[in-house]
Amino acid sequence: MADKKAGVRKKGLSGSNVVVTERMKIQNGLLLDLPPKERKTIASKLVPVDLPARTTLNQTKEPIEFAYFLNSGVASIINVMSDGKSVEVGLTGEEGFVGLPLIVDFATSPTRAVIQIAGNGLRISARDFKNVLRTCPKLEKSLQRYAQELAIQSAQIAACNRLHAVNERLARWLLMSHDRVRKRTFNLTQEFVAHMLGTRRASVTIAAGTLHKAGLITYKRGQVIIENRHGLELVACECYRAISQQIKNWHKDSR
Amino acid sequence: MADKKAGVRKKGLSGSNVVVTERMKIQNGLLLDLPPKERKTIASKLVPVDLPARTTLNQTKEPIEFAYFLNSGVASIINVMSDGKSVEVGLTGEEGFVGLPLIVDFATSPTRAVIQIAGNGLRISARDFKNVLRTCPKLEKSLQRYAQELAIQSAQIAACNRLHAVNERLARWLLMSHDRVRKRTFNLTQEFVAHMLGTRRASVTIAAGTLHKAGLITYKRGQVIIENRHGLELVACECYRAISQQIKNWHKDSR
DNA sequence: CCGATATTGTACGCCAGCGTACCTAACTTT
DNA sequence: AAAGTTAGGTACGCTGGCGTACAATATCGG
Repeated sequence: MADKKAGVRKKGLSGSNVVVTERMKIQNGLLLDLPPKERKTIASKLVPVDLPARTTLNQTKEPIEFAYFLNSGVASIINVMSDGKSVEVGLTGEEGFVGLPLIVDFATSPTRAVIQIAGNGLRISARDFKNVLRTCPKLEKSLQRYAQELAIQSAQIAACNRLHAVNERLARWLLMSHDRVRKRTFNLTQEFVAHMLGTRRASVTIAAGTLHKAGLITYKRGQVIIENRHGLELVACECYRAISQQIKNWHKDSR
Repeated sequence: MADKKAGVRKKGLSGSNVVVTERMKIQNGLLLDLPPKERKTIASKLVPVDLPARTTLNQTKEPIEFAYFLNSGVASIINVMSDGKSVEVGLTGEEGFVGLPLIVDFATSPTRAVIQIAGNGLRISARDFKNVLRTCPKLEKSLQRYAQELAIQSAQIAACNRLHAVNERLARWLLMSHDRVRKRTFNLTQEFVAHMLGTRRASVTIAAGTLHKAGLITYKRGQVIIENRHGLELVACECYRAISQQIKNWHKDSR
């Protein structure tokens, strides 16, 4: 499954704030699912990149330069208001893709994509991507399906943000992140979480304190540890289950 | 542009809570944009339906029976929680389409679509729709593009629901509806609006009162009149402009 | 090792919106 | 015309979360 060619370092092609690494396996679900022929086609254009926390994958309203397939880590799709407040509208990891507007030939994105939890992935220029897409029907189909999944996620988060309390939302968010990093321990600051949940940093501190007292998590300076996943699921609002279940159902739907 | 065949009444084919009408012009933007050949293909399967307020176009988590192209009126895509609370996550009218999961072969929808402001439209069975789609590449492309538009709308509404006050959101909602019905006067109750905004009916009464005092709208028993559209735009949060502008930009992007 | 910086804990006043309940007014049905 | 139903106005106590500010640690750079 490892892709050897993609590991070759291409000099001078590294981006502004990301580092091209040597040798990298493909772990991204969408890429792994491709028929070998399509995977070979796109692999020749993919460039492995390291994705430290806070890397911006694409900026609001600016032309999308690259599309990304994450191998690990978590990226958040966020909506930023003119006064600086922001809310997350989608979360993606090794199961997904960043750059959806490109699949319908839109040049810009109204949302910003940021790495929330460090990892790595494979990127492709917008131009190359469009060309590749033309010859990869299966890839196109997968991406369209993923776009629907993310839209649903976004719809559920929309409702959740309106109707549920901070600690329920925090629990949901931690679970969704945990599903994607698959490690008990991961790095993130309360400030960042606050931006995701569209709330004050102080509110996150309080909610995190509540979860901590219940023995569900440990928080220590830019690092959370999930202590009791099951307990978190009980605290989280129904939205967490709604999102994960819906996705499961759909995968069943489509064979 | 009118389609004559579609106007023929088909006995016994009317749905549970909708009425098949005679003669109907196509006003739906997506259908009008089709090349004649594709329009003819799909027209033979389209059935005109009358859509009174509160008609449910599809139910949460149940199989989608029909897809809809609205000619007039407004439909809301809403997310309903287990405790009965609900929030709108998308708004569509004669520019759009209801039944998006079908375009990627998903059988059910996690959201509910309801007619918010009465109108009429054209519907097609899920089965016919899938067949038609296979032979109509331009239709498929348009729908995929529309899916992206709606996803963006949903993302913006997600943020809006979290960050903005009730009267700002009410103003936004009225503007979005007004854009789609294109009449100064339209029918809807405060109770319904409350479900859309994910708030109490009493809060809507208060917000509506504020807008009324400012001379922007008139409210009277299930009917609103937009008195001063420009004023409403000033009261509405930035989300209204964000949504409409983004859509404009994209239409420019893609020629 | 020390100062600078980043991260978290906590406190305080404030208010928008919640949950709820009740009243009135306008339509509908009989 | 009376009774019933639906929609809108209003009131009241309550509280979660806001805005803000400041203190207490932990980490980093020199």
